[in-house]
Amino acid sequence: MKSPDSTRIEFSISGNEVNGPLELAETVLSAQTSEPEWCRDGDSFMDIEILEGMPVKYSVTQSGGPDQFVLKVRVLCSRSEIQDRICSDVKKHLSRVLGLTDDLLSFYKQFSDKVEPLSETFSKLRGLRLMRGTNLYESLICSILSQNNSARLWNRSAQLLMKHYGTKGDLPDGSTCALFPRPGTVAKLTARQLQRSTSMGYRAKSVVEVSRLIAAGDLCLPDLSECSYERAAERLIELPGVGPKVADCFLLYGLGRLEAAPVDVWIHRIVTERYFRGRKVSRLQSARFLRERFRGWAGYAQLYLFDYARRTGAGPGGNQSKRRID
DNA sequence: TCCCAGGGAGGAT
DNA sequence: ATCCTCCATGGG
Repeated sequence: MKSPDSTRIEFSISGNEVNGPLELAETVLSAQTSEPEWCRDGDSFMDIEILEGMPVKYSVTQSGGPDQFVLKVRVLCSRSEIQDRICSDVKKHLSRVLGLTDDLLSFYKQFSDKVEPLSETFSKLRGLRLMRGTNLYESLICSILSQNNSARLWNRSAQLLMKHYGTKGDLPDGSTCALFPRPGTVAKLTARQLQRSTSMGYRAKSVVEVSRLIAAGDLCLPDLSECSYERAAERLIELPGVGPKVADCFLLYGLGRLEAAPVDVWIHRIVTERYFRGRKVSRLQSARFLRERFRGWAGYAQLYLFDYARRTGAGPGGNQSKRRID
């Protein structure tokens, strides 16, 4: 049933409202674990977000290159009388989610030394930005789902989770959308139920347990943003299904702690090869090295090294052709 | 059939 | 501390 009051709004974000270059497609498609990947329709990307207490569907399209561009934003919302406020909300939301205020040029400049291995990623990945999730619970669950899993599969599990247990939202065009479930909903499931309905495998047990902790009030994710990096990581690692890598993912993509650098097999290989000349170091040492070397840009350094390695196929196993993504 | 996917937990050294 | 194996599931 189409609401008589529904409306489509369209506005633009010009390049000079963004702090440096932007490559939207590269950013959205780089498999960051802040939240499930946005829907793609040609060169535009779509997502749904709760704003002003209702689901708002929007799509973003970039025209132009990373340095001279315009973002066209289309919004579908159900209350035309507050469309100005909605536009403002969507703009603020995009700014945060896409990291549009991050000073990328400063990042490039700071590490463009020729002996810095990171510098060779800048030309290919110019405009790649670090996405932040908007829902901490969602970010944590997605990070847990990503462990020992492919981006494609954990995204599918997340979509199934939303489909089966997500809160439903009514869109103005008459359709309903499935948002990410609340912790309390997942807390009521058995691990087996969840496992079968979402094919998330053995991770279901962790997902249920973490959801129960949150639902019971024994875990408050927003509180972690008040802690130091070390303290927050320490507390996260106590959670089932959360180790150093998943904790860093949540710290980075969920809480926006830019000093966190999740170390997976790809990053670990790059760090040992490029920064330790092949010397054996542990993953924890890799992570600490990245934090100390790149400080507040460690998360970005990790993102660029990871994406570059995957694009060029220079990953684990060293097989150049098999795993390349395009 | 085997190996791997942006790892983690539990146990044995 | 470091090293092993297993953990579900789908794709190559």
